[in-house]
Amino acid sequence: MQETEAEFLKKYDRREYLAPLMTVDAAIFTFHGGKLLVLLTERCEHPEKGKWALPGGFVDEEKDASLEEAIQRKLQEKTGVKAPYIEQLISVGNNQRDARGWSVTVVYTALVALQSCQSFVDNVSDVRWEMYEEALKMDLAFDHIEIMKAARERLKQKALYSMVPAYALPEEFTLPELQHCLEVLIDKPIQKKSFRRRVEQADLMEEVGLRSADKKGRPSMAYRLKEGVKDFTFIRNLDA
Amino acid sequence: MQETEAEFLKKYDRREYLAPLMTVDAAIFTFHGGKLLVLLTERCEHPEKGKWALPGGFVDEEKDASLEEAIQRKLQEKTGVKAPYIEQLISVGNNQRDARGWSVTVVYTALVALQSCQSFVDNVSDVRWEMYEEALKMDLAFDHIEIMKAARERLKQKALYSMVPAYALPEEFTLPELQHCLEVLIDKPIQKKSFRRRVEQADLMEEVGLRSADKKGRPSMAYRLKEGVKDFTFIRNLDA
DNA sequence: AAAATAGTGTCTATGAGACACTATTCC
DNA sequence: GGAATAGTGTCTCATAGACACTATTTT
Repeated sequence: MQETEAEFLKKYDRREYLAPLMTVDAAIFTFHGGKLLVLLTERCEHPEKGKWALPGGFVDEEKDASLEEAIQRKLQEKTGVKAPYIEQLISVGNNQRDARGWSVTVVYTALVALQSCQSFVDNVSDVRWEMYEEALKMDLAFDHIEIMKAARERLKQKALYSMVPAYALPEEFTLPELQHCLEVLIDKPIQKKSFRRRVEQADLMEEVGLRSADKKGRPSMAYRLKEGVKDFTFIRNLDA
Repeated sequence: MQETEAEFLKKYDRREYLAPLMTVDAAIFTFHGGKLLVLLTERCEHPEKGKWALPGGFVDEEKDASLEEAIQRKLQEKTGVKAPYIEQLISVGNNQRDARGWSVTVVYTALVALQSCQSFVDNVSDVRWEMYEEALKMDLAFDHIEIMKAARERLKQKALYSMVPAYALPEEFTLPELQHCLEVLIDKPIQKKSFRRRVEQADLMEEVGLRSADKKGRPSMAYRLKEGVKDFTFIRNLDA
């Protein structure tokens, strides 16, 4: 007689099978002081103990109903905030990357405002913001250098065809600030006029009043991203 | 005294921990007879036994050194060929999608020429090419309908900014054939002139002689993709 | 007024869309 | 020659790049 699915499931026990190690990790970026920053956390357990790494860890089957919940939990634990922008980047899995054996990580890229989590981060000793250019030279745990580079590259592409990097700025920002952020990401100057045409066309932002003139020169208008705007992509990219 | 990493690893036994089920799956597309086809395989074991699904399965830690090797092996098993184009699409993981428990799948999208694997597929009873539009109406296993739709959508985007869909055609193809393939993917006519300008600009193809005139009208030039060409992306998309 | 920064006007260059035109085949 | 399909010429339109111009602030 044929076994039914219910019978099959009753007998089935996952513990009889060995599955790869499953982790979620996040490359969390922000933009501050004209620099791209990436969030790093110090590994407090073996393996790679003492090295700095992208925040992440094992999925907790009790706490996390999905990969998205798992990464949001990790992010909350390290920054104290929910990231306004998060996107799945890539998964990496092989038998070399973790000394414990065959391991898979699902990697996300998140963007946050520095101010939204600075006090939280400052009060935790094993988490810090590192300038991306400095992080590149570090001996990060596992294959996190390569993963971080892939996230950085994707962010560059986003800068060429979207305004997504705005999520790396404070909730209120000026257009010169956003333009500079994009310029750092694509490592090339952008024409003011081109940039502002795109801002206008995308219609993603609303004015929130003139920025107080704490600097020299004409004060700039501050903006914030409109509520519930969908991810806008331009049909024509900026020159790479 | 501090435990060294070597000591830690010696004591570490993965079998003490329960990890999610890990699978790799592929949405494999081809283009034939003016239609987009997707490769489906019938599930011969519980769960979801008897339903059709995207080809895939568990990573084999003995056979597969990485996710890429795992998916290439699955692909070879179902089609008999190595796909000329394969790309990671997305990973999906939650405690709902598989009745056996918390499960993660790393999904790839592959493009193959129908002719390269037709005889192989025809000789295997649990594998078949299905027209995408028909597959959409099927009750596929797990969350494979949603995954297939996501793969289809990504392929549409590729059609707007690249010539990648050419990998879904036979090795030698004509420009009208490729244009039609792109038109099906974006579900919209493309101007001949725009299309051909892009082909010329991308410089991805080489002529391989006039196509024998088995049809009415002027014979068209056949092309093939040049060896070792990098993934070309246009800075300006076609209108969606 | 000069310096600095914000923001606009306008020209050029590129490339997609539109569409009429020519070219080559079969009947 | 007519029908069908392949392929080109050329105009318009949208938008990025370039860059000079105006606007508003501090000193």
